[in-house]
Amino acid sequence: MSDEVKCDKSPCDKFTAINELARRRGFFWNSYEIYGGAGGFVAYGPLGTRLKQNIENKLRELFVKQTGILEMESSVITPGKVFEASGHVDHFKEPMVECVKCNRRFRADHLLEEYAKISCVQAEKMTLKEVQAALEENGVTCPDCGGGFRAPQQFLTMFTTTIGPYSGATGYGRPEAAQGIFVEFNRLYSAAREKLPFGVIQIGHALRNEISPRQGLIRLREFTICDLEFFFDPEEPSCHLLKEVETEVLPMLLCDKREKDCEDITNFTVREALDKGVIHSEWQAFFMAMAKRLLTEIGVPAEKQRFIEKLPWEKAHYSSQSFDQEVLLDRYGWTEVSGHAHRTNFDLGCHMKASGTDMIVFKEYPNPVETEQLTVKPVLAKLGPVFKKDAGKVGELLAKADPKTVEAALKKDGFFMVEGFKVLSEQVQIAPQKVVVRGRHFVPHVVEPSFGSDRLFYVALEYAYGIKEDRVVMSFPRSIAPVQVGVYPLMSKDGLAEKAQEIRKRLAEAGFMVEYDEAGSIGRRYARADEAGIQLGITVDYESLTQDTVTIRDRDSWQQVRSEIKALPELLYSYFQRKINFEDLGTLVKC
RNA sequence: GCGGUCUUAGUCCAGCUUGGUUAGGACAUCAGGUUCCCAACCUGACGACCCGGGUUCAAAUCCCGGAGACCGCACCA
Repeated sequence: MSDEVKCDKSPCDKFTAINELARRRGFFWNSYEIYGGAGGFVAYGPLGTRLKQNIENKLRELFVKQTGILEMESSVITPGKVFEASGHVDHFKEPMVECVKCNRRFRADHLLEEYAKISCVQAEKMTLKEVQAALEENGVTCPDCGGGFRAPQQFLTMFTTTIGPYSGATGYGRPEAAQGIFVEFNRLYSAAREKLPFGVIQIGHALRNEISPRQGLIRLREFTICDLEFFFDPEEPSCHLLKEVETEVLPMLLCDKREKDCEDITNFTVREALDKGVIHSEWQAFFMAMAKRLLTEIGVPAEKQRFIEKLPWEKAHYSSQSFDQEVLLDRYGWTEVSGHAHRTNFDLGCHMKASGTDMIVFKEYPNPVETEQLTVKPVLAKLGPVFKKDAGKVGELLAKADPKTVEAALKKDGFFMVEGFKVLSEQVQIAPQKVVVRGRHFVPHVVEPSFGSDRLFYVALEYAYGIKEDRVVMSFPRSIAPVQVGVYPLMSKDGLAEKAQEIRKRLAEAGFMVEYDEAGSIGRRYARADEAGIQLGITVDYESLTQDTVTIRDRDSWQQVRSEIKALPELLYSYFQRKINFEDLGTLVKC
C-alpha cells in the first residue's frame, strides 16, 4: 500500500485526510458545530464509537482479562479536597506573566528558572507576590522584546465548579482517573480480598482546560483516559507475569541520550532493561511491554514505537521514574500515547494525611517473628505525685519516645526533657520486652500505565489509512474493525437480496457486527466498505441460489474465496479469533 | 493570547478583485433504470454563502465587530 494521501486538494497530510474522512464517514468530528464549534471537544459518530469501543476492549483484553486486574468506574466531578490532597490544585496551575509591550505570555516559573537560576521546585512554592518580587529583583524582562510584565496570574488547568446549589464547596472536573481509584483504595483492596499485588483500571472521561487545544484528537479538553493503578509491596517488587514478556523488545530513548540532544534508540529486551537498571520496577517493565503489544495490535509496527524516559524536570510531581510511550505520526512526529509512571506511595500517602483515613495494609509473615525490643514504660506511681494532672500526658509522651534517646539522656544528664517536662530516671523504666510481630504494616507502592483513548483511536486511524488504486482503504487490524462483515447481493433482484438478508440475519444472530448494502454497483459498495474499514465482504451471487455458497472478499488484498453458507458462522469466528487466515476461509476465486 | 492564512451543501472546491437574473462544479447520499464481482452509465431528487452590525436601491462579494479552523510562536501539570 502506498504512502500517498488521498485528499481533494493536494498537498495534504494524513491528519487532514483523516479528519476529512472522519467527518464524511462518521468516525468523529468537532462538537457543537451548529453553534460555531468549541475547541477541544469532539463527537464520535457510529463508526468511530465502535472503533473506540473495540480499541478499549482490546486494552481490557490485554490488561484486564490476561492479568486479572479489576475494573472500576468513579465520578468525573470530584470534591476539591481530593485534588488539594493529591497536589493537583498546587501543581495543575501555572503562574503566567504577560508582557506589557508585546502581550506575549510566559510561564513565570520557567523565566525564573532560566534567568534568575531559581529552581522549578522553589518557584512552584512561591506565592504570586513572591514570583513578582523575584522577577523584579532579578531584572527579568520579556525575552522577546525586553518589556516589563503585568502582575503574574495563575492559570488553573482543571475545570472548576461548585457542588450543590448554595454550597461554596469547590468541585473539579478530574484531570485524570487515577485519584478516583486511590480514594477508594480501602474498598477496592477488600474487594480484591486484601491481597497484594493487585491492580485497578478505570476507563472514563477526564477534563483538562487546555489553554489552546488545536491538534484534533491529539489534545482535547474532554477526553477518555485509561488509568491503571497497580498496587504492590515495595519489599516484594517482583512481577510474577514477567516471564510472558521477558523477550519483548522495548525501543528506548534514555535520559543520558536525551540530555545530549541525541535521538538514538537503544533496543532492550524487558529482561535486559531490568538487569541493566534501565527500568527500575519489574511491574513497570511488564506494563510497558504490554503497552507495546497493545499498540502493535491496533496496527502500529514496532519500529514506529518508542519509550522515552522523562527528564527529572519533566516528570509529574508524584513520579519517581517515568516513561512515555510514543508513536510516530505523520504530522506531529513522535506523539505520546501512554505514560508509565512509578508513583511510589505518594498518592495513598497524601490521601491518608489529608483524610485521616488509614490506607495501610498488613501483610502477615509466614511465621510470626519474636523479638526483644527496648521499650519505655512510664512509672505512673512516681509520675503522679510530681506532675499531678499532667502526669497522663507525660506518660503518653514517654511511651512514644525513642527508647534509645531516653536511655542515653538519662545516662548522660540523669534526666530526660520532653515538651518542657523534666523526667527523672526513677519515673521511667527502660527494659527489653518480648514482642511478637505477626506481619508488616505499609503503604503499597504504585506503578501506573495511563493511556489516552482518543489518541489510541487516532493512531489506529492513521496507521489503518492507505491508498489502493486511488481508493482509500482503512486497513484496521481485524480485531478492531468497526464492522466485521458486509453482506451484499450482487444484484438487487432475482431473489439475491432476500438470500443476502437471510445471511445478514444469521450472522448478526451469531454475534457478528454485520452490515447490509444493496445500493449501487457492487464495486461501489466494496469501495464504500473499504473506506469504512469493513473487514470482509460477503457477496451473494447467482451461484449462491443453486449451490448455497457465497464469495468472501478481503478488504486489504481484494482477493475472494468461495465457501458454503452454512459454514460461515464457524469460519468467521475462527477468522476473527485469528485462528485461521483469509485463505483458509474457502477456495480462492480467480479474478 | 499574539502573528499569518482561512470559513460557500454530507465532503472538497469555484465565484469575491470590479456589489446586480435562479450562487456553479466534482464527489457523496437518496429514488428509479441498467449491470453476473471492484467508485461504469442514464434519469431525477436532496442540499450551502460562519454569526452580528453597517454602507447601498441592491451584499457571498465592500467596511466594522465577533466566533471557529489551520500554520508559526507560546502553552501542554
